[in-house]
Amino acid sequence: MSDTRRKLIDGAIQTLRTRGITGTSARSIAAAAGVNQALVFYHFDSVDQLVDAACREGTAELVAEYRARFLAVTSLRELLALGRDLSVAERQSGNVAVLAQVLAGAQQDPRLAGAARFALALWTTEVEGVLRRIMAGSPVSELADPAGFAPAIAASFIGIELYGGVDPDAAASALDTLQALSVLAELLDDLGPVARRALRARLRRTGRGADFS
Amino acid sequence: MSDTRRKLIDGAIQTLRTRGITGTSARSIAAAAGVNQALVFYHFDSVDQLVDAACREGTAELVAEYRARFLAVTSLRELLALGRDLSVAERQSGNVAVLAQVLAGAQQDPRLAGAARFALALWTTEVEGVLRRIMAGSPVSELADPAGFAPAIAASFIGIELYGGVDPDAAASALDTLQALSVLAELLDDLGPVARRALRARLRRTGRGADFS
DNA sequence: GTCTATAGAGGGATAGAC
DNA sequence: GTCTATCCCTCTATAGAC
Repeated sequence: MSDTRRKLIDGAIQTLRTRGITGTSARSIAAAAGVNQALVFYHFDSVDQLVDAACREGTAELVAEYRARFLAVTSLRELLALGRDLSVAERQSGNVAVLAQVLAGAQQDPRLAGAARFALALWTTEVEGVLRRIMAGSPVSELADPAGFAPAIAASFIGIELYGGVDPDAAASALDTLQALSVLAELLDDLGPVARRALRARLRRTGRGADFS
Repeated sequence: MSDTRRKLIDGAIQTLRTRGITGTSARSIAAAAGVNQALVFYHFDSVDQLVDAACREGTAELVAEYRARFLAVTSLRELLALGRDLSVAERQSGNVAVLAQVLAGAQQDPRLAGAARFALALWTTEVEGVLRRIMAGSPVSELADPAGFAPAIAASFIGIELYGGVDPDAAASALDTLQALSVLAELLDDLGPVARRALRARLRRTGRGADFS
């Protein structure tokens, strides 16, 4: 893969981070990459396609970096702690912010939507794998399945990331709260069969899944 | 308040919804509002300030519309059900999407950051009031306080809203999952003193609040 | 592959007539 | 308060020299 192509991808990531989706243009990316503006079109045909590639490749690399840590997780609390570490560490490098910006742009742009869907799927798959492992045999699985739980966690972290851009204190306490609540899962495991029975009784009374209103 | 001013606010909201923060300009807003482009600057001085006003006023009106329903909530599950209703209803009118767009733009723009902070505070205050009411006396308050819980809920819903723009199915099951998990709070209330004792024992073992790693 | 130069569209903002 | 006309900027994208 050519050196210039790499520079442009990195330039796009940096520009999305520092100037947002509204400030991301062929000119601003090229300036950040230290290359000529016309090369954006030579290598990627359009700005959209460069942003698309940057989002996909940037996320793929980041997820790969964290894979070992995901594999080491053995509880919901550890998973959320990893999420918080990731959120703090990536506030510096800004890779999570990039996904948030692309996701915002994706609401009206089909090409960016594809990139955002791809990036979200990478994170969600990783989280889902962890959940599948740590929820096995836990009473928590009476309530939620990993396939629905994983996007909920991914979405929450992205929302908190955006929140952090305008109110860091509130975002920090939101992160703390999520982690504190994960103690509920451990409590359920502590209580074991007692909890499971109580849970089943309550679910019978309210009706599972469909109608919660 | 002048008729044109109102049209411009509505036009800005509609433009943010249908074209996103990247497609929102004085020209596009004026077209949506059916007024002359120069009037944006006569009434609001700049596009930024119009978007700022649209975000603040639009959110204030929406929160006011839902206030009665917030007041009627008596459990965490009902609160999340209201959130889901709101999320579904506003996907049509698009008012939540507007906040998401402004929030994305706010990451790099101090003026928009003020508007986003204001809008988020409106929602969070409402949610916090409900939590303060329904968490009173519940064992859940051993784990989380309303001031940290409220932004976590607000952020999660915004994240899910954005997720829904690229993957509606995943977003729907994320909403379902959050609601299913709220049954844990009810279980805790069912178990009463037993749960509270078990919770305290576990918190003593792990250490409260600070270090969850 | 990389550069300069530029066409052509759209954007923010203002001046000045009405 | 509202309109037209316009300035000047930035943007995407391409043509063509090197």
